[in-house]
Amino acid sequence: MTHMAQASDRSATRWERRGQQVRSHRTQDAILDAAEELFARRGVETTAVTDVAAASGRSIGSIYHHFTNKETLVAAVVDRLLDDLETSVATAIDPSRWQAQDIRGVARAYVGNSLRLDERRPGFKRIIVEVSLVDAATRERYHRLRRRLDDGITALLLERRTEIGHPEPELAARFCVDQLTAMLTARLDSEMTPTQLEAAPDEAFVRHAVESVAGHLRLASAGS
Amino acid sequence: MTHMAQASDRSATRWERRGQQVRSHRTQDAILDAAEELFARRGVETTAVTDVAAASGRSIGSIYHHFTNKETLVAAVVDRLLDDLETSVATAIDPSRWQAQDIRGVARAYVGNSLRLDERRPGFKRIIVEVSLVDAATRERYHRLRRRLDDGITALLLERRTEIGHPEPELAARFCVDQLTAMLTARLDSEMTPTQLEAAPDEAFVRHAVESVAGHLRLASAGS
DNA sequence: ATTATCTATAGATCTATAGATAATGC
DNA sequence: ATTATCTATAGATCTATAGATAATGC
Repeated sequence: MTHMAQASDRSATRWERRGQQVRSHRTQDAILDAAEELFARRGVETTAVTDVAAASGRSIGSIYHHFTNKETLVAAVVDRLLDDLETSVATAIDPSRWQAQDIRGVARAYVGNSLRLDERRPGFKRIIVEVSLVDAATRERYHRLRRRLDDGITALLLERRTEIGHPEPELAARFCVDQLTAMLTARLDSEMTPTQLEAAPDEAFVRHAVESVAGHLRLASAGS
Repeated sequence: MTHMAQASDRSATRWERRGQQVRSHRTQDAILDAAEELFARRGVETTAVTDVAAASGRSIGSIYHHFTNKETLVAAVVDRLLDDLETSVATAIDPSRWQAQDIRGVARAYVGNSLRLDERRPGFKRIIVEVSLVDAATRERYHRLRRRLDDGITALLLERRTEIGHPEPELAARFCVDQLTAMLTARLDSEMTPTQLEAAPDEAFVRHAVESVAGHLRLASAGS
């Protein structure tokens, strides 16, 4: 049984000491989960390693066995967050995935996915902001991802330029993506800057955002 | 001379020990200035009272003479920030100040003033956000100010409803203010979320924002 | 035999205070 | 005489390590 590769098992037969590795992996996940939750809620610098230990049900010694120091632990949490974002971005801007959709569909999917990422990883922004202040590499990786996302969405809009009634499609598309980003930033930040739509459910916000896009680009009214 | 009230002197003659008070006041200002700068750059919780002492050229003992504990010092910095915002808001929404202006003028002034406040007090948002996380009173005072500002600007727009071509002026005005807030939030946050306009100078951003307002409300084109 | 985990604690900060010294104004 | 300032330091955290104990797989 130890020599049989199981379908749902990521670990290959060539791995040795699989039990230890599984155990180790589980602990690391528990530590990272607890750390992410605490970092998001109370800040990175403000969270003590002892807090992470307590929240993950492990001891300090165990944490320092898996992570050489607090900096490494923080980096691991951040990497996991940015890996998640990277995956989201890749699917968001993949043209083949959206072939059947018109501009409204693309906008709807973009805004909806952004809201869902925030739901899956609450405090994502807070952690990235705090770490970015002291770590240039994190800041740059995040910026690259954001730019790739913006450029990708703009490209998806311009692939559908027959729908666009605006006389300068390039300019209008860029402006539009900026506006969507601004609306999303404001909504995800609404804990701090209240908006009229703040109380509205996600669904209404998405509809609102899509109509804003339609207005800017001067799409044919109604649609799908 | 001690009994003559001086025109430019806030202290009245009934005050005693004026020299000491002036000295004391100067020290408190120096401490608050240093604290605000450090809090904005490196975070509130992350800044040690010793750091504030060093940056203000005073000793720890002196700081604890003027402020009973770190919490009080933080509260004093936050109060100063919010007082400043309160003054800005009051002039921003004062109808008598904008009588000569049309909607474009009001929008231009609003956006310009917001940018200028951020320049005068860089890191304003960062400090308020961090403190708001642990202090409900600060969060609520900030929220009240933001709402008063939004409502006030909306009212200024609606006082000029003859300019508005949109069939539903109320709705359009609210939406418009939300959109401006979103654009401002995004720009002031552009260190984190890059935008197309990020590199553009303030002047261009203001023009852009005003044109966005004009478009939404369907103002007569051109204008002042 | 190796890897994972725990307990206990050294060493580095950081907050806050006590007590001495200096400046100000009666 | 009162208020402002400083130096020195106690006590509370927090990071990181050392060394003992438990689990895993040869």
